[in-house]
Amino acid sequence: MDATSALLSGLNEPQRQAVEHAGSPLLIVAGAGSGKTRVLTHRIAYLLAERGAHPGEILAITFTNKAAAEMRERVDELIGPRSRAMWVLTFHSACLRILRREAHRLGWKPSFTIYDTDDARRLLTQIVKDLGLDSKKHSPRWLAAEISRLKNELIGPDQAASAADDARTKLVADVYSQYDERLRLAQAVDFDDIIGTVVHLFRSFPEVAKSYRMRFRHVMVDEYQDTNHAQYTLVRELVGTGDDKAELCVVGDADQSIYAFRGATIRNIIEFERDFPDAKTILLEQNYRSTQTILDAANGVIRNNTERGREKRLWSDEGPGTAILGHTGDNEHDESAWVANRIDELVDAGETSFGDTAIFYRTNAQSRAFEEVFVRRGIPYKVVGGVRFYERKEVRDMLAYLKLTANPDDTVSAMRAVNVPKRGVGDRAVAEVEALAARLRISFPAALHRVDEAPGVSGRARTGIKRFCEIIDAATELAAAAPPEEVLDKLIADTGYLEGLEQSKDPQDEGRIENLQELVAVAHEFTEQVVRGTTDDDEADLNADVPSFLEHVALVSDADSIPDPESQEGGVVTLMTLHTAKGLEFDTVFLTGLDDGLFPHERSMSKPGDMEEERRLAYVGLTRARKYLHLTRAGTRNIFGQPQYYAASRFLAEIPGDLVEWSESAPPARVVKSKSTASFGQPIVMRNAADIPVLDVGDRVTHDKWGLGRVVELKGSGPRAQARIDFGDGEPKWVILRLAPISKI
DNA sequence: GCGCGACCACTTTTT
DNA sequence: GTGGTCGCGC
Repeated sequence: MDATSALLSGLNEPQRQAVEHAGSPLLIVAGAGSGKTRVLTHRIAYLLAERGAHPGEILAITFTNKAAAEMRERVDELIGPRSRAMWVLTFHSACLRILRREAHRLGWKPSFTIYDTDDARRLLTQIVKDLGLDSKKHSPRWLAAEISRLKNELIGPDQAASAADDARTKLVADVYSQYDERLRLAQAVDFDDIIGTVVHLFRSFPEVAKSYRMRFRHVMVDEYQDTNHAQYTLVRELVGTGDDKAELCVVGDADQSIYAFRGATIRNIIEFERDFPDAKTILLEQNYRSTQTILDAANGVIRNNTERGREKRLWSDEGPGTAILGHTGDNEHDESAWVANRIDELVDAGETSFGDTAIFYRTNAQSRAFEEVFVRRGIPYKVVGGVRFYERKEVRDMLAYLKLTANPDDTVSAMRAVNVPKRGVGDRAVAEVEALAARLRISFPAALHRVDEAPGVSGRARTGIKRFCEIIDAATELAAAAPPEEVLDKLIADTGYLEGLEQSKDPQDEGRIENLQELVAVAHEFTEQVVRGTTDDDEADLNADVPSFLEHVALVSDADSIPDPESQEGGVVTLMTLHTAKGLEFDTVFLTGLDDGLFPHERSMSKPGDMEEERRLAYVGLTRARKYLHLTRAGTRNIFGQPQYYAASRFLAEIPGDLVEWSESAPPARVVKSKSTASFGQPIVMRNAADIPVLDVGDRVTHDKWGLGRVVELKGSGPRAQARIDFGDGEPKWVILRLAPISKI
């Protein structure tokens, strides 16, 4: 067999077409488990082998580092070390690479700092304070979301200001403009800027755009349904429209679009053929992952969505497999105990291993009950996400110091670090230095170095600030020649941070010491990797220094730390949110917390579009399973210490009832078959007059089938009493209180 | 300027 | 149940 037929063999017909297609933009609509990574990697190999492309001409964009690494590895298997010349990167890392190289054109230093969500919020907190705004009414969190939305739409502060037509939007525009100004003064960018600035760069310097366009003759974008407007525009700029345009290939699935809340727009994939008129669309509908039973369940749910783009129907020839198992616990502890039992059962029977098992939930807080029972039972597990390592206070404190050695103008980090650990620098002293900074038109940390020119700073504070500057200066000097772990080591010692923790009586501080040690270890590992040159990327521009390490830290995501199923013997059970689960697959899956109000989440019930996104999330969860799928819920959960009652998730009623076997211990109520798909509901029982719930307009109620709702209107009385209830899915419904399986919350 | 207790919001999802 | 913020007294 020659090389070409080897590349095409083992592909089904549409997959083969997708690999071979040439000459016009290509949209690959890839249903869950339809082998899209295989198609993408084979397409790249085919471009090189058959179409004379050079690896350096290929740009492949993914959403997570893990996906990028996996793609590069798989291309490497096909074509060998030539793959090192390709760019296989996330949107953010690709843009950052471009930005560092071209920073001088914008008058930036290449050592600019990346502000993450927390840094951005701190900056906004300062602005809110300085503008004298009410932080209750305009929370930094809300402002950050609004500004992020504007940036994702490529709307600048000036444009936002001129478009503002009421007090609210005007205020956002004011804060936005302040925010951007302070970012620039601090030589910092936020996450959204990383993309937006590259678009801006390409538009302001067409010759720069052209140079990248000439270089990247093939642009591939994975998870295209999750691109936002800025990313879409970036892709257009990179590909171009003229005779010299590059070849574009995007892969995605409208049914798996789950990031609208951070600006992704399903529109990009649905309108692809309109955006790129001569585009070719290829549908991958054969699923190689799951049993037909699992696919039927997933199809049953997703077909209730209206906004779905190109019609497709997944099928599998794996056969029906085993039935889906369901369980309703009395509370979250019952739910997790049942899950633990079932895992033990499957593992003991040799049907699955811990490493092939995953537990999904809607919100991170739900991991707790599972962790408790797994610890008790000795089931090995790993929680992905949650309170992230890099979000811990002690880690962020030391990173703030580290950032200051790379960027002497980093205001947010300086404000964070200047009095940590305590060295007598209070609000008063900080305000005086801020005033000095404003007067001299320099950054806050630069003003700290000139504290002697600031009046009104007490002797104690002055000494503290000078000590702080000494620490930073000494570490900066070391950073010029030493790897990041050495700089961190010095900072941890010089600041007295470690000493403080060691002397503390707080038992939690032991864990903090471990975290700091872990941070040093991570830095060391990073250095090792760079030195060994194992990044598989010829143009990584990485050095074993502080700026490179900080960039690495800024861009890691939860998904990057998902355990490898083959890494340890038997592996570990993986716990993660449904969002993190996208793109993964496991033999055994537990989709948990299927309670109306939790999943779908209460906050998504007011808008139909949000509900459809929740449904796509359910679809993503269901389609992760290869063989054994489980659905669990708990009628009662402790939320903030208080018990909350939940009806069954409405998504359960969308799964054909004959696919799921509900367990005996707490069976769901017998079904009244009104629709063929109904698998849920209470028996219809006439209530005694005394049991008819007494409701007022505005009361929150829960309905066994429709879930949470709010009473909007009442009529009738006694046995004829009716209520009109808004369940958040379109028109409010009239129910007869005597009959409806409803209860007041 | 610091430490302590009261109070509160927090839980949607994240590059 | 928890972690962060605020206001008070020292």
